[in-house]
Amino acid sequence: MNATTNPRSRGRNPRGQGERLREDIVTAALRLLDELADDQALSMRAVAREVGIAATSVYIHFADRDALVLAALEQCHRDLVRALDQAETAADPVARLRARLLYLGDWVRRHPGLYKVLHESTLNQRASMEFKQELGERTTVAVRRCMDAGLAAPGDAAEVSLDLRAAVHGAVSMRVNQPDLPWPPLEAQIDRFLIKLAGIAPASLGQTL
Amino acid sequence: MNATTNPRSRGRNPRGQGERLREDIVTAALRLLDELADDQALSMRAVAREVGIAATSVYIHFADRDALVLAALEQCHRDLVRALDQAETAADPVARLRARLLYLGDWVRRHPGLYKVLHESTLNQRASMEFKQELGERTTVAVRRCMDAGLAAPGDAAEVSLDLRAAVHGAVSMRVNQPDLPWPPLEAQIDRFLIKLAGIAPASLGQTL
DNA sequence: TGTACATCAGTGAACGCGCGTTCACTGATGTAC
DNA sequence: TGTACATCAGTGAACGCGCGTTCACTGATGTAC
Repeated sequence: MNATTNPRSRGRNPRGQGERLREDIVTAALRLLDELADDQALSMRAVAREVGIAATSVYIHFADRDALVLAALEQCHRDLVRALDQAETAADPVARLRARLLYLGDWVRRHPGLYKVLHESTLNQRASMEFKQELGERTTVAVRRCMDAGLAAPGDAAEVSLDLRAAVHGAVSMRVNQPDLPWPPLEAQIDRFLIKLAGIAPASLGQTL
Repeated sequence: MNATTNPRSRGRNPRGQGERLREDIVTAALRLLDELADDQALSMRAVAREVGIAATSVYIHFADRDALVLAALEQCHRDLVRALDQAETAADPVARLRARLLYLGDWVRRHPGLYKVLHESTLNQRASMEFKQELGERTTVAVRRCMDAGLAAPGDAAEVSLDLRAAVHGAVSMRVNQPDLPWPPLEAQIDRFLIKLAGIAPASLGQTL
């Protein structure tokens, strides 16, 4: 029941460890945001309750609600980018690009609320989230690798990447926003996008299955 | 200054015309929703202020906030479907399909808030919005017409329609949610989708330009 | 070794606000007789 | 023609709530001398 056996019962952090609370707050905010699927619905008081601290303590680390949400989304994005990089286990460029897109689809299935907050929340209009550009850039790199290896139709990698991202974004967004509709498998749809939009030979996708 | 010369100064409706208030409320709700881009941010009191009535009067026509938003979105959708049908002025099936998609893109540019509420708001999770299926079905019809005329690659019209909608949805969604980024022209992107996803000959698009 | 002081990691009470919703009501207009 | 009554189209006051945020504070721990 003490802080040693149960890390959930928050006691005061030892001197010099005040930043631990910051991490706990971000973690709690992400948990709630995934549930709420809406940045405006997140309240400072709810975050404090989730962490087990006084509402005022959140202000020690974050100036206001938008600052907290922004920090949480930046970490969420960073974690997602790292996971996507780690999903590229294969050597084959096509397999790597495909793994990225499939992992993203799977992540959205697991965290629909976070996906919505990260990409569709009105905070996007209120604050700049430049860190998000990294996600797109990595996809462009993956597309370019396919082109360079002669496995995708030659062309403008940035343009193909944009089209591919738009298509996948739309495909997952429709599923997230209308979860009760009978959607066909996302994997097959992503493969069609790879074939049609990136000009990847169906055979080279088959190898990676 | 009286009700005759200035229809904005709401007086009581004459007997038997109580439904007029309902229309005014829906219109005001749509105006606010387009501004707010978030169904949860719409308050009954703000709608009442916008119409110029007591907050309680909204309850004469709508049981609660969700009922009002749902009714507003249903009308918004109905108007959009009608406008899309009217945009199909040409006889050529490809021109008609393309006109639908371009009109949709233009509508989203003009009403980013309504687009977000209609397709991305959390009300989608709380309430069923079956009426929205009509939008997709009409696109499928337009795709099938192109296939039947031999102007699109033969195939499963429903599947091609789904891919096309996902791609366009993603393309407009990215632009709406990150309006400050330097996006390339939507029209060219939609044309690429028509060519690559629906297998329409570039030449038959050129005719419609 | 003792002790005054600074610092750190938080807390509790309180502020004013806008909100959804309920309730009893008002006042004009039509209608039965 | 008069009049009692029903109906319609709303209104005003009030309820309790959770929220963002501010403010003065507390109590443990380290540090200078």
